[in-house]
Amino acid sequence: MELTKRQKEVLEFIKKVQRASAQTPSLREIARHFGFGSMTAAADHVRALKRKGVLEGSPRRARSLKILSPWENLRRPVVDIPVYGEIPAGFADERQQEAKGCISVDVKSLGIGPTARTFALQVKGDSMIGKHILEGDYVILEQGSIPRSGDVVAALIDQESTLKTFVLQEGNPVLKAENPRYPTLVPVHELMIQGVMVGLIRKVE
Amino acid sequence: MELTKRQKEVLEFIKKVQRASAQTPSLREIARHFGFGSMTAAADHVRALKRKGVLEGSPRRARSLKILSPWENLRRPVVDIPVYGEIPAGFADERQQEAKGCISVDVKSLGIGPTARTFALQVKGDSMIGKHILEGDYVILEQGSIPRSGDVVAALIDQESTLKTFVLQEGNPVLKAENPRYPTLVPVHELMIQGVMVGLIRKVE
DNA sequence: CCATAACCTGTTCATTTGAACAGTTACACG
DNA sequence: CGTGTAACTGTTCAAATGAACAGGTTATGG
Repeated sequence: MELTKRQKEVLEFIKKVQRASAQTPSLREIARHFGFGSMTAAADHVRALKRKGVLEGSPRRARSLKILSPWENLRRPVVDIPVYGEIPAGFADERQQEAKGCISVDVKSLGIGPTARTFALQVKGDSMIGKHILEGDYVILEQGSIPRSGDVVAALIDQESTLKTFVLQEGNPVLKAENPRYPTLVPVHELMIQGVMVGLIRKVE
Repeated sequence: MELTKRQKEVLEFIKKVQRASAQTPSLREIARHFGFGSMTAAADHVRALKRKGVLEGSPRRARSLKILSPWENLRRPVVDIPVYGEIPAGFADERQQEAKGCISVDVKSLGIGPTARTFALQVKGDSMIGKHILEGDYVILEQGSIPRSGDVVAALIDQESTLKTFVLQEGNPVLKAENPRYPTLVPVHELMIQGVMVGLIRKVE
């Protein structure tokens, strides 16, 4: 069944509040927002929206409305990934200070767990062009995973975080730059690897 | 200040419930989950978490707890971008049905406005390898912007959405595939262009 | 030894909140 | 003309809920 104009407005308001505060408005708050003299008006609309299958809520439970729109149920929880300029060795838990910014992406798109230690680096230079990683790209990395041969990793070289490809060469782990102009091969010390690439975000223009 | 073990457990429980039901548990629900005989125990922990700055909540408001991620102050509003398998011509406003999924990213990372008509396509094949776009990548596009020469666009060719590079060749707009194996040049009909690429999201592995 | 904090029990109280009841107005439809 | 439905007003009620009060135990550090 189609939603009426008013019902769409109410639904939009609920969505808006949920995004702004991560909380559903109460019936009285809905009524106040639309200037209703009575909260029954809001309750009527919510009941209609429930009947039409776009809202869901546990009975007698405060602020329990949940949007079931075909779009909304595709949503995944969003994680905040800190973007570092460079990563000093050690990588303590509390490093908010050094964060240059923050990227928010839904978990599913990158296939990362909310508990994982995930961070991002903005790529400088074109040393990873062979892996189709460009200057300015944000590379999402996970700390602690074990790199497989061919994985892109962030490594600490000369006090600076650099992206390299992790390769097993005749059984020995080495780091390789993905650019013919920098054919550097570096032997791996365990502690140098700060994270393994799990995703990438590129902004064009 | 550091969180105690118990406080971490309570925080984890709140996170878990929020992920599962998109709703904060009430104090009594927290108490019940941990087997507390009194809800004051839960209230104490919540108060401690608030004091330590990881939780926030409006007073006297039901289920209003909100987790403050350390990067909270860096967060930007998140937009939901529908992912289409293919885009039929016309591109009506209400196309949620066709959406295959949904990507949520913060506005800032991609530099897109919340009002813009943005959508995503998952790349099939390696026809855009020359622009460092790989198979499986999600390309974020904006409908309605005017492409400049060199921009990547989604075009409708043979009833299917395809990614091409938009090029002005001797003054005439043509679409070019970025792969030597497909050197196709197609003259541009205005209506064929469905969106201009503004970003890219790649999931590794 | 004493202060402090974490962690808990048990209870009461004022608000918040969803739900229900009793109506009203306007409008589309047969 | 009646009938139904959307969209309201105004009010009452009981359950849900956060907050506060009055303690009790244990550990930690000065």
